[in-house]
Order: sequence, then C-alpha cells, then structure tokens
Amino acid sequence: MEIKNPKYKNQGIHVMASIFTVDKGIVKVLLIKRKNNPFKDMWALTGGALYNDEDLEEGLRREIFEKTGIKDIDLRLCDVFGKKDRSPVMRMVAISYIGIIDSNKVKILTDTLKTSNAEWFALDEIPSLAYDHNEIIDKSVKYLKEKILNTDMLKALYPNGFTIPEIQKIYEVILEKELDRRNFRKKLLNLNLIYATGEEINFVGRKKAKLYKFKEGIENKDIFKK
Amino acid sequence: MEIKNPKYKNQGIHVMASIFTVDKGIVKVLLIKRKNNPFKDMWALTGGALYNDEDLEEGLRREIFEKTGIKDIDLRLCDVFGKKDRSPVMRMVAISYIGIIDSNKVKILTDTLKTSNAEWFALDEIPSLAYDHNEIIDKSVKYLKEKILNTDMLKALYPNGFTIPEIQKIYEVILEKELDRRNFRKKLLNLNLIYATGEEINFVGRKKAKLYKFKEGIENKDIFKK
DNA sequence: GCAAAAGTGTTAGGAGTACACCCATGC
DNA sequence: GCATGGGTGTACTCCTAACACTTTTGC
Repeated sequence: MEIKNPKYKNQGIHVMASIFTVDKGIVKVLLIKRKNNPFKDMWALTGGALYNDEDLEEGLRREIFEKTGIKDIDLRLCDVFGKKDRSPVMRMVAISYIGIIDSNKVKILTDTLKTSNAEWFALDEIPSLAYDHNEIIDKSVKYLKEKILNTDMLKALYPNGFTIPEIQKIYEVILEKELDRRNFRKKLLNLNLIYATGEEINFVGRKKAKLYKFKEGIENKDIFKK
Repeated sequence: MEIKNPKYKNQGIHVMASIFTVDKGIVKVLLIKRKNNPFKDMWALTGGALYNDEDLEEGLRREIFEKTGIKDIDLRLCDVFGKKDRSPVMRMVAISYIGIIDSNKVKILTDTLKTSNAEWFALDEIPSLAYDHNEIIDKSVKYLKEKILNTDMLKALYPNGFTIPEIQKIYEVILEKELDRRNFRKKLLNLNLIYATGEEINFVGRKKAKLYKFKEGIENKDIFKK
C-alpha cells in the first residue's frame, strides 16, 4: 500500500544499541564515527534504520554487525525515543536496546561502509553525539544499573566463569558504589543464581580464587536492593 | 526527503494503549470495534497510527480521544511490538502504553469516525483481536501487575482519596491474590506513600473508614514483594 | 615477615508474615 | 444481639548490614 496522507508519509524506525563494556575498572560505551550525513563525522551510538523485512532485534544485529563487526551480543529493550524532531531528515522513532560485552574478546571494525572509526568511551568522556544519542545513553546507563540487579546479564562478560571478587568489582563500577565483600558473596550464593565450577584461578600476588558460572535460564532475580 | 530505497519505504508507527479499569471487583480493558479495514468489524485496542507532527504520547492521546472520548489519562510506556508481519497493510511498529481510569467517571464514545462500538471487557472474556493486540494485552497485564507494585499509578482510580480496605481490593483483583489486611495497612502506611486526609467515609452497613490520598511526586516505591 | 587479596562467621536491626482481638455500624 | 467489616498489636522468621579474623600468595 502506498501512503498518500502526508500526515503519515516518510516515517521510519531506528534501532539503536548502547553497547557497554567494563575495561580495567571503567565502564565504557561503544561509539562509531559517522561517514555520511546527517551528522557526518560525528560520534554516534551503534544502530540505524530498520528494514521492512526484519524484526527489530534482527535489524539491530545486522546494524551492529555492519558497523562494528560484533556478532554475538545479548540485547535488552531499554526505551523508545520518539520526539517528532529527533531526526533532521525525516520522522524517525528510535527503539533503544542495551548490551554488554567483553571488549578484550572482540575486534571492533574501525572502517566500514558507513563508519570511519569506532571507539570505547568512558561514560564521563562522551562527546556531543549525533541525533539524541546522548539522551539515549543517559537512559541506557540508568537501565543498565537496574538490569544488573535483577538479571544475569553480566554473564556476557564471563562466558568461562568468574571469581566472586572479580564480578563484585564489576557491580561496584557499574553501580558506582562499594559493596561489602562478605555480604556480596553470601547474597550471590544464596540466590541460587551461580554455581562453583570446581576450578580455581590464580592471579599473580593473590590467593587462589574459585571460579563460578551463572546458571542457565535465570531471569528476574533480585540481586541487590537499591 | 523522499525515501527511494524499498527496504525502508512505507514504514509507520502505531501508538497503542491498554486502558484498564476495575469495575465491581473485575479488571477490565477497553476495546473498540473497528469500522475500517484492515480488521474491519473486529475488536481492537485503542490507538492508531502516529502523525509526523506529534510526539508519541501526544499522538496516543489524540487517538484515545478520537476513538473513545477519554481526555485525562496517565500513560506509561509498556513495550514495543515490531514483528515484520504484524500489520497486513504495511510495516508498522507498535509502541504500547498502559493506563488505568475509573470507568464510572468517563463516558465512552461508542460511535466515532473510525469505531462502531467501545466496551469494557473482563480479562478472561477478551475476544480474538485485530493485529497482535491479544499479545499486547497479555504483556500489558503483566506490566500492570508490576507497575502497581512500585508506582502510584492507582491514584488515577481515586482522585478524591480512598480507604485502605478499598484500595486493597484493587490490589487483590489486579494481582489475583489475597493480601493480609493488617500487613497491607502497615506496609502502605510505612512506605510514606499516602497520607490521611482527615476525612472519613461511610458505606452502608459498615464502620466509618479514613480517607487517604497518594502523595504527589512519588515514583518507584516498592510496595509489595513479588 | 609483610602486604594484598581470598575466604569465612557472628550479631543486631528491620522488614515481612502469620495470626487474634476489639470497635463501629445497620439490621 | 449479631453479622459485617474497619482498625490495631504482637511474636516469629528471614534478610540485610555491619563488622573481625584467618589463610594464601608473591615479594
């Protein structure tokens, strides 16, 4: 069906992802540098316009792969951004997702058809971005803080298991607050959310630590009170 | 900008609302009967296609008003439905919201430009609906159950105040479980979420009960554990 | 030996749950 | 008086928060 009514004409959907990592104790988000207009040469979130023949996550995964080379990533719906003037070109509504990956395990493309660079930015060093992407990131960070409290999304950082002090640091840097070691351990173990693999890992200058993994199929566990 | 690439051509945005009420102890949702194709003569959720010159909630409020006559309603973003084939006409992504109103205080339009009827349906009597609206309602009901636990959205039912046993009934029918009277009262009062207006209300055959109101500007209070 | 980090236990307070009794109203 | 429903108190349990000591490791 061809749309005649100008009230509806030329609308589109952006699917956007705030892709986070935690690198050396710093929370970072992946940004790409745009090669084309609008917002040519500005930094932006990963994502783009949805095709007609794709479901939302499918389109977002295609965009992420095309612009960064990242293939495997868990995505969670975060919010919707639909202000009428958010795109200077035509009416676009953005559906935003969040994801988290281990930046050391992926090679990010820095030159693609539509991007001239890609970089991890610490949250306090994010430049002025294309579209309303600064606003999207703000919301995504809030959502990330909530989601690590009641889902197992951090498992993406530790496919091979983690030690409890290790993952505690991740919680602390994302939540921006310190947690008591003893209570953290008790809580995490009591939740029936993780299990000991039996292996131990040994960092230089430290005592051996046990390796744990998240169990499969866990969702919506309240890990910590706000 | 005119879109040439058929991959993006003719996309649109649906803004949809699951409007709930609680009537005589039954949770109901407002449905409208469509006058036009597609899905002519089928029941559907309130909502429709977003215009280019409207923000999301603005467009949804217009749709709600046009199709039901309802003016004042609090809306909360619920979910996004974007399967590529969810509309038979063209590619439409639906942004769904929930709201709750007192059905006794509004007069619902039963005949408009686009609707031939409007009715409140108990949740277990919902017919097969247009588009993916059954799926949207399922998700909306889940979301409603969550949201009454940590927001003050039920205040919409009681603009003039409520008694504690009264609102407890609302919680019970929405959550589909009984709550202990004494603990309910304690919890609600301890939350610092409501205040006594000083008035009392008297139902026939009952003891006088104190009237309470929700405080202003309250969000994200955990009212009850799941 | 010493510093750094892993691992464990105990206790007090608060929130949640379960439960029993009294009071006001209308018949 | 009696049925119905409003209003209150108490004890038990569990979770959380605060906090101290021991062990392993590399230097």
